[in-house]
Amino acid sequence: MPRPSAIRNSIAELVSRSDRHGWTIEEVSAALEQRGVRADTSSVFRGLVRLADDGVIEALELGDGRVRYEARAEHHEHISCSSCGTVGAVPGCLVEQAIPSVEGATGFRVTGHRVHFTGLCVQCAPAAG
Amino acid sequence: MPRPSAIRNSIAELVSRSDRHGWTIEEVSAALEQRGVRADTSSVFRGLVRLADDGVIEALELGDGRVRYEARAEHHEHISCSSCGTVGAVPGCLVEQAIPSVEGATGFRVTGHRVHFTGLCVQCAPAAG
DNA sequence: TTCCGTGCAAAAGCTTTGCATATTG
DNA sequence: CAATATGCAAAGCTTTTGCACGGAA
Repeated sequence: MPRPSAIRNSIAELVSRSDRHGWTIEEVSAALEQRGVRADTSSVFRGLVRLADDGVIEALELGDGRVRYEARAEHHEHISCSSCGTVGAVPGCLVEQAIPSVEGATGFRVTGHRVHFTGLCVQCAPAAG
Repeated sequence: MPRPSAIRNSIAELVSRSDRHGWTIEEVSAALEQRGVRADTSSVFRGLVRLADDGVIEALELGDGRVRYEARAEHHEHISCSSCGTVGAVPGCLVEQAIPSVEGATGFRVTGHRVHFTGLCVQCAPAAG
């Protein structure tokens, strides 16, 4: 039996059991600390990479140059608030059926896709008008 | 009349008149050098930022942590080859009509979106099987 | 003893900025 | 002279990696 990893286990519980999407390494670190788990960034990083490799969580990129992680779940897209940064999930897939035409138009063989909406979340929309 | 900028002009001609998409700063620098224009990375960077501010070109992000630029044009999505990095354009918009339902499902007010396909380009697809 | 997890510190890869110089109007 | 462009070098940010230590099997 492999040696238990306190930090990695905490990360797994945190990220994988939360409905929050798109955790950054920093956010995970902060959340762990709030739970009384102090962990170095490198340990959090390694934990996340490992969990992603193991298929427990998955990595994503929302265009701000920071890697994000979230519970592995059914396919969905993402939407992030340009004001506060909150990341939400957009259920379902909006482009799946368009893949054949994309392949026809580009000549590429499509192996994956990512749809990312930006906007204002419920909290920020009123304030911004 | 503002002082002319040799480098910025070269960048504008290069990026804005090419049908190539998603130029990285490094790629722009290399292309300039091939044309006999030697320019420091910072100058290329500033030129690109300025041109983007002026609306001549636009910036985009394809999830690899590098900022990319391309001619400002009609709305289109992108597809990049996971083997050689080539970036192509996917004409039209695949999610525009889905925005109302996205807003309904998420509560966000949608202000923008980005669709990014990944796959294998014509050159790389055969080699990869 | 042999792994494996962790912290600390440092390297890396890009982007961005500061500063001094040069060039144009 | 005043304003802008440019090069060079260095700062910043986040992600990664190297090393050494310590605990578990």
